[in-house]
Order: sequence, then C-alpha cells, then structure tokens
Amino acid sequence: MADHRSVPEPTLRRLPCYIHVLKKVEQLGRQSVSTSDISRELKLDPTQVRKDLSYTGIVGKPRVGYPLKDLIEAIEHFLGWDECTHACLVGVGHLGKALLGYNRFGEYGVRIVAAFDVDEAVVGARISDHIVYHIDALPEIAQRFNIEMGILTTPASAARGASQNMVEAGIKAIWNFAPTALELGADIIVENAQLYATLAVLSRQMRGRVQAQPKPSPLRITPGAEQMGPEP
Amino acid sequence: MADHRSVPEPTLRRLPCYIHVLKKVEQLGRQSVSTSDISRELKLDPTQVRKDLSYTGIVGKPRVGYPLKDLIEAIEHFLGWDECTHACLVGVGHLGKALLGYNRFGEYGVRIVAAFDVDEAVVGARISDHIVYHIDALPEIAQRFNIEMGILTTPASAARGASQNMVEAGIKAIWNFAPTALELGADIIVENAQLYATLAVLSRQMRGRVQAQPKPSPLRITPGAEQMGPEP
DNA sequence: TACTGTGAAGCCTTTCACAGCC
DNA sequence: GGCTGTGAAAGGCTTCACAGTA
Repeated sequence: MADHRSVPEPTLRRLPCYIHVLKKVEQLGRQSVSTSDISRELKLDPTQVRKDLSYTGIVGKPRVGYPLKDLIEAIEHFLGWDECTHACLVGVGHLGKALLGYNRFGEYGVRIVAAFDVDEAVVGARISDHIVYHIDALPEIAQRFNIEMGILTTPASAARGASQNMVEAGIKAIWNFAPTALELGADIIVENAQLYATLAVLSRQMRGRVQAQPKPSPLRITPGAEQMGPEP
Repeated sequence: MADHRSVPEPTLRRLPCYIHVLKKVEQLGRQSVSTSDISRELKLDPTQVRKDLSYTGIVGKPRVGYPLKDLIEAIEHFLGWDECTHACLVGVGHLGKALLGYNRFGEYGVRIVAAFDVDEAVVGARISDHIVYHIDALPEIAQRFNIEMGILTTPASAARGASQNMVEAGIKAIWNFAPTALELGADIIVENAQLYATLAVLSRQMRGRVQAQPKPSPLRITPGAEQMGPEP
C-alpha cells in the first residue's frame, strides 16, 4: 500500500490524531516511535495504525519503529499541511471570532488572510489581528490574496448565500461549520464540520443505552466533530 | 428495527442533520415529509434515511411520509435532547467563549450552568451571562448544580488534568474539544469533537487526489467535525 | 402511484494471522 | 524478541430489490 487513489476516509480522520501524539512524543526528546506506542495512546489497534501510516509512504524499521521526525513530516506532507493554503472566514460571530483567534492553523497548512461579514457592527473591526471586510469585497480580496479555501461560520440561514458568494469569488473548497448542507456545483469541495454529530453520540450514550462495550472503546471520532486547541 | 442495543454510530451522527432539515421544512409550514425529501436535501440514499429513522421507533405512512412534528420529537427523544443535561465548560479561551456565547444548546438538551478556568485574567469574569469560576470550585459547584456533562475546551497540555478534575467532581460524560486522547476510567463517557479530522479530509481533497467520485458525493461527515450555528 | 419497511447482497473497514527482518 | 508489512477473514454499514400499503 503506498501512494495513490482512494485513501479510506476513516484513515484521513485519524491522521491528525497521530500527528498530535507524535508531536507530544517528540517533545519528550525521543527519536522514534512504534505503532504500539501510538495505538496505546489512542486506544486503537496497532495493525490499523500501521495500515494508516503505510498510505503516507513511510517505511519503518523492524525492532525499532518509525523515525519520529520523518513520520511527522510524511503525514503532514501527505495531507498537504506542509504547504500554506490561503483561506478566508465568512461569518464573524462567536465561532468565527474563535477561529480567527486560533493562531495555530499554520501547523495545519491554513492561513486565514481575511474575514468577512455583513453586520456593520463588526465590519471594519480588527479581530485577533484580522481585518473584517464587508462580504461585497470578497471577490476582489479573494483574487488579490489568492484565496483557495473558505471557512463558513455564519448561522445556518445565511450559509447558502455566503457559500455562493465564495464560489463566485473563485473559491474551490469550503470548510462548513454551519448546520446545513450546501447546494453547490460538483466541482466545489465541501467538508462539513458538524459539531452536533459528536454531541448526538455522547447524548445517546448518556441516556443509558450502549453501556459497557465488548472492547475498550477505541478513540471515538464521531465524524463531523473535530478538535481544536484553544487557549484557556 | 426499533429501540434497543447498538445503534450504528454513523446513524447517530446523521440524526442531527435530519433535525436541522426537518426544522427548516417545518418553517415552510409543511405537515409531513418523506425520506426522499430529506435525502434530496442531504444527498443521501433514501433507504438509509428510512433505516436511520426506524431506530427512533417512528412509523411513516405510505404515500404520505412522516408527520413532521412527531418525527422531530421522535429523533429528539431518541437522542435525549428533549431533556436538559446540566453541563460545565472548562477552559475559557477563544473556543470556550464561543461555546458560552452559543445560546441554542437548549435545543440539543444541554445547558451550560458554569464555566471554569485557572487564568486569573478570566476567573471572576462574566462571559455571555456565564460566571467564570476557578477550577478549584468545580467539585462544589458540580454537586450543587447537579452537573453531568463536562465540555473540555482547554489547550491540549491542560486537557488531561482538567478531565481528571471533572471526574473527581463526579462528572460522567466529557465532550472533549482538546486535541488529545484522555486517559480516564472505562465508566467515563468521552466523545472527541475533533476539528482537524474534517480539515484533513478537506486538505487531502484539495491536493488533487481523490478527484471526481463515482457518485454525487454524499453529505460528508468526517467523524469528529461538527457543526454549530454561530451568529454573524 | 408514491410512499414505507425490510431481507439480502455488496462494499468498505477493521481485525486476525503470520511471514520477514534485525 | 519485538517490531513492520500484508494477505485473508470478519464485521458493519450501505445499497439494492422488492413486498406491503393507502
């Protein structure tokens, strides 16, 4: 297994977790890791970790494991996180402000270069060092700064309109935090960051059903819920 | 198919999407919906929607569909979102503030009754009508307000400590937004709201691989990313 | 005809088992 | 011995096909 077509989506979702674990291990000064180290930390099957890593093209050394630095770089490269994608954020509400304040997107290959809204109360403001423009300025600014990704943090009611604005401005990929499906052309890449999916899984477990599982519950990644390291 | 054991996790993750669609349809004044209506909106297979809905115990009418109001209630009840769970939030950073400002958790069965942090700059403050207490006050307040759920929004480095504080305070379920796996007893329910999982899927698609898929890409719910409707 | 409901088939992901290597 | 790498088996979710119903 190596490079091309069709990486399982579950694998893609786990790769960021591996990066997080690996960076933690790196800070401990270690030079290499084994899949058992990773799987222990994340409560996954070691074989699965090996299969996942194999997609990135890295090869490990029997008896030793994987060279830590190379492994991190391999995953980051595989995800394209070693290159910088210019992004804009549309919808400067509570969540939008939170994402604008998050100063680590660089590690994930993303740089927010502009923010947009329609509310005069926030247009023109400077939030965590980002200037908020009126949405009407999107086409011009998107082109000027070569913006490829749109981060959509409007309320659901404004999401479709805002996403159309993004597409008209030439944006090809949308990270959608609004709780609605978008209706866009097939050439636009959309990924829904659905917060409530995880909450549904949690709520259901709390309501008594799905008690004691057969195996020690593996790292739960309810698709749609993602992690973010905010500062306290 | 009806009530008990082992609801597929993908089903659980889709249920919130159905609720969102249904509430939208409800605002249009309609009385009933069919699974084809829902599947069209979310780009899913109608059969899958029917299977998912059957877990909630609702039954539809051939030729008509499902009674809209009953269907919404059935899903909400199934998820326990028709009852109120008291939650606390630990980690009042950017994301924590965003969640505190989100005033619709009631629709999802959650009520944040207190917030905690260790940073003196924020302890004692009032954020979106929530008082921020020092983490040391957690045990007492958790007991006083009967807090069952913890929302963890600290940086990764503080997550394990904070989660232990929660457990010591008697909290049984944790909605974890920090990018780390927690190490807790098997009786604690943890759900990781991993933001980066969705970003990984998006990034990978942008990097050229995984082009034109065979079928019109279905609603993408990269496990771990969730949606939230902030206000602009 | 236009839906629901469901058993069976198909596909994808995970887990198992074991060969290879140092 | 301890770890990687991988083919094969198992399991779970999705899709198909069709019976049932008003």
